[in-house]
Amino acid sequence: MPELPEVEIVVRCLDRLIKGRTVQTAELRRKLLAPNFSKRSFAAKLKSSLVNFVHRRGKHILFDLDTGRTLIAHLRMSGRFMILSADEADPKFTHAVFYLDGDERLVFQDQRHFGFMNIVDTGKLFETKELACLAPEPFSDEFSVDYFRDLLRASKRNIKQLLLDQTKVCGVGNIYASEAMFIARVNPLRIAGDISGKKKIALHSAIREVMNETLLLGKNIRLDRQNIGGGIYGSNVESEWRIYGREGEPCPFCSKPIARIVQGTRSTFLCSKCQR
DNA sequence: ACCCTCACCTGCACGC
DNA sequence: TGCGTGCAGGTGAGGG
Repeated sequence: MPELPEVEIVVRCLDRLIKGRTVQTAELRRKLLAPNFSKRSFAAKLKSSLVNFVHRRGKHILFDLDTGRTLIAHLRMSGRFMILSADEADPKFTHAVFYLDGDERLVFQDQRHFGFMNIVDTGKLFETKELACLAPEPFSDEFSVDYFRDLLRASKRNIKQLLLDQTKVCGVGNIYASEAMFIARVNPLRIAGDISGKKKIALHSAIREVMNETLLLGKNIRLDRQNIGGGIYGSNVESEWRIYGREGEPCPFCSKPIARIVQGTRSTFLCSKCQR
């Protein structure tokens, strides 16, 4: 269920755990996980691949392989990676298995079956369908105040749905959208172009702020091979949200009960007094 | 170009 | 206990 910071933390853990290791064989257990491949071709493409490093673009996890290929993986809502040893059984909903050197294997598990994988030539990585249209990374120089201001100015969409559009702002998901708009005191229903200049700047900085909070937590994360990077979402962070999931609780600034609305089938949480 | 709704799946928490 | 409902941190497709 991760957004960009959680994916970033998963990626750092994966990199530490499998950089320099070899995928001897790979098994695609659920065909639809990698719709571009048959089970046979998936295995063939990944056989005997050394993992140079693991990185990411947006919420996509990228395994850079020494064969000139990159394995792209997206966790969507419920995907997880774990490393298991020979005496540990596959969990329910195991959709792909990568047998490493030694007796260990990297397992991709996904209860809701929304995740997906693809294998592409590394030279054309950023031209692939998954990555070609993504907006600049939120911590890059390219994602500048000017970029953000121009983006909002040109848009007639409501700001919440604009923030979730990965081709416009990359890495923000449903939680961070609510959190950032709350910090910047922006009403989620407001047309992006109508937001004041001051609030545009505040929102730009709030997006980085909320993501950075989680990234900092990730610095001290314990490596958990059974749930790679997973310690960061779930229990401990949940209590930290300012507004997300807190319908009916008092706003921390003005005590008005926090509201929940639905935008495009997804929940948004807000304080209608503080966010005008 | 945009908005809306549905779709993909399973599991969990809730109220009756 | 069981069953129905609504919800879940993502995204794509199809129709208007």
